Amino acid sequence: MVTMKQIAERTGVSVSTVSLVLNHRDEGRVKADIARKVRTTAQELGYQPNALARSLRTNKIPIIGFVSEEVATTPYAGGIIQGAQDAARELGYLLITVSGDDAATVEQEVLALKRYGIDAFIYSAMSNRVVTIPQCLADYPLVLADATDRDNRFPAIEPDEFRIGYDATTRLIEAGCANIAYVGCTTPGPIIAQRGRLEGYRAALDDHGREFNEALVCNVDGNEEALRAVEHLFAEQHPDGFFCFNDSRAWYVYECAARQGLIVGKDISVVGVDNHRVIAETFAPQLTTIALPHYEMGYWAADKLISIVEHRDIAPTPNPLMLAPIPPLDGEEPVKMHCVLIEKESVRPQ
Amino acid sequence: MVTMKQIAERTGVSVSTVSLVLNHRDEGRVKADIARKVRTTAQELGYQPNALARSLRTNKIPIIGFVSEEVATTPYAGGIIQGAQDAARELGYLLITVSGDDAATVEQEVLALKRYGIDAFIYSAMSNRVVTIPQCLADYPLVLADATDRDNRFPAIEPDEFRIGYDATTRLIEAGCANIAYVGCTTPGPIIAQRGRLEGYRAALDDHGREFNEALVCNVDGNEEALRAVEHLFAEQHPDGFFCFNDSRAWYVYECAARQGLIVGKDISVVGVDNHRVIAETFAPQLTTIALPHYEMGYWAADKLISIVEHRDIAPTPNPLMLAPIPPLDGEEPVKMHCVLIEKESVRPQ
DNA sequence: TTGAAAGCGCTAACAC
DNA sequence: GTGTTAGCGCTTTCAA
Repeated sequence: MVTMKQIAERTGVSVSTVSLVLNHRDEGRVKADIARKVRTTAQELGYQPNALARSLRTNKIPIIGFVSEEVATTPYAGGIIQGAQDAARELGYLLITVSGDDAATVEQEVLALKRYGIDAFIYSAMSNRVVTIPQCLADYPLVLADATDRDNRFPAIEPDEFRIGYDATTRLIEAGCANIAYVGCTTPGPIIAQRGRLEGYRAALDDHGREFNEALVCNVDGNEEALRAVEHLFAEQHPDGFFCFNDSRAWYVYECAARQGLIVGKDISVVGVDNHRVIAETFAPQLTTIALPHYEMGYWAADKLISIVEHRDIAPTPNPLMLAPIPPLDGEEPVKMHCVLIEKESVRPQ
Repeated sequence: MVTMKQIAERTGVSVSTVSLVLNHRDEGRVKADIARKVRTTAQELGYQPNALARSLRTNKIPIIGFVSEEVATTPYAGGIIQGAQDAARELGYLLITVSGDDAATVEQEVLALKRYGIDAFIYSAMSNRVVTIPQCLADYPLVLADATDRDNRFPAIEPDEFRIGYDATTRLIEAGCANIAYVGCTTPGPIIAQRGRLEGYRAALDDHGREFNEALVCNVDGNEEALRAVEHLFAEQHPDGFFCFNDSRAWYVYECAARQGLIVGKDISVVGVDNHRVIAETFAPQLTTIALPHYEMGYWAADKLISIVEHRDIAPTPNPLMLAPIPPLDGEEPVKMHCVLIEKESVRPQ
């Protein structure tokens, strides 16, 4: 390993000079040609700074922790993490991801991070849910991504569930559907998503002078029972438009449609939220999909967090997705949905 | 922050004693009651070792790097990462994941890791492919997970593609299917998986005295065209059993079956590889799925890597999955498939 | 404009 | 058994 000492010896200067130069603090403090000489020998020797030594000395480490309780079980985690990692890299940080099945494991991992001096975290639930922030994170700079704090104390980047429901439904109305069903979910996990999207659905109907019909809301869980429920929906209500909570629910609609000889995109219209990516791979372009802005949530969460730890004042988190129009029903591109930043008082470490 | 120095002062001993005790190197070197006193004051003060200082001094850091070029786009990455992280934690390591869209970004991230003294890596492709190991990793301890090295130099943990094909097909034969189709893929990416599974399919047919019929192999890519190809397969060959490369392909079979009024699990049998987890959520228990052992691949890759860096001789990677029986066609549990360890000469850093 | 020196928190060789 | 001491590679006064 090449050290500053070696560079100093080879150049015939002291380590402090080398440190100054290589940290770009030489302006008006080191003669220009000495600085140049230092830089070239550093280059020649292939010097790489020892980040451990620097962090030990400065007592700060440019790494942020990404904490989640369920990376393993969710297929859409990658986008959030990638976004956070990209933002981190652009700002000179590394991202280290930890997760565990239970709170205890998570805490153990967080503790390990803290031992390295990592003291800023992103907490993510991997599907917009109300979460309880682990105690071990509560006293540090923290930003939530795709999660809602039960106690409402931290900045959070979440999908705009209401607009998802509103825009999906509006799209179906514009496609000429007369009888629009919502195939939602019953499980308590995604309650925020479920409630917000359903509200959006109702609001869109309302704004277009349509009457809300309870019988067109079909909340299902999975498997046989779900399939039967959707079959029942087809039989009783004959919907010609479907807003589906996610891929699985879209599948039930497809299955029932196929059994009845109905063609999606012709006889009926379907708009679905694409969690698993299998929709885009398989159904498109028959299906208008709403891709959740996972990447963007991760990106802006990391950006926000780093702005906090650096005491940098930034403009409010941009929402570039706000501008993306919903493409026509036969478009091939998934729709990127709006993502909303909820600003809370940010918490500082003691 | 509580330091050893503070503990030493409070206990009335020297830092070296404290270090000895807290690192469990006090056996026969420090009097038992002194050791106890040190431990209790450490407890009282809530001492947490400074990992940076330790790593700087010892010149080793218990963190392994997990490198991949495409975390963002794959829904099944989580399992591999979670497995690797669990193994790492159990062995006292942290896992840090980096990825990027292109080789340059990956290299930049790897360089950042190296600056922290991280010098052991897992490289993963997130779907068993032939990969070229980035130059920046080639001289370090390295284990591949769900990837095959083009130059065959590193230990690798991969799914046993042949057995996937063989067992899936055998299961369909045992289910009484007379005419078994393979719905595979055309894209060059998963070429290893495609080839291995197809070979397994052929071998199983062969071993059961069935004749291989080219017309029953339907390699498709996606969307309309794929759907038409599968429809054609139904019309021309009337298969009663289907082995599907992945979720998307299984969906085409379901769609066509539904259009023809055929019930899966009654009129036809389907075995599919579950990449996206949406199958298990949605289709089960109608569909026998083969869950790729992502978690296990990650787990054993990390175990292997750590055994290399610690010069620990371990027994050959266990293959607990080998024992899992394929459940009956109506079983609800996905089948965990065998995962194979390919032993190569492991590479050591200079 | 440069260098000497202290020290971040820890480990480990060596005295006593 | 226990303490003293010398660093790991870097940043940062402070003196020259």
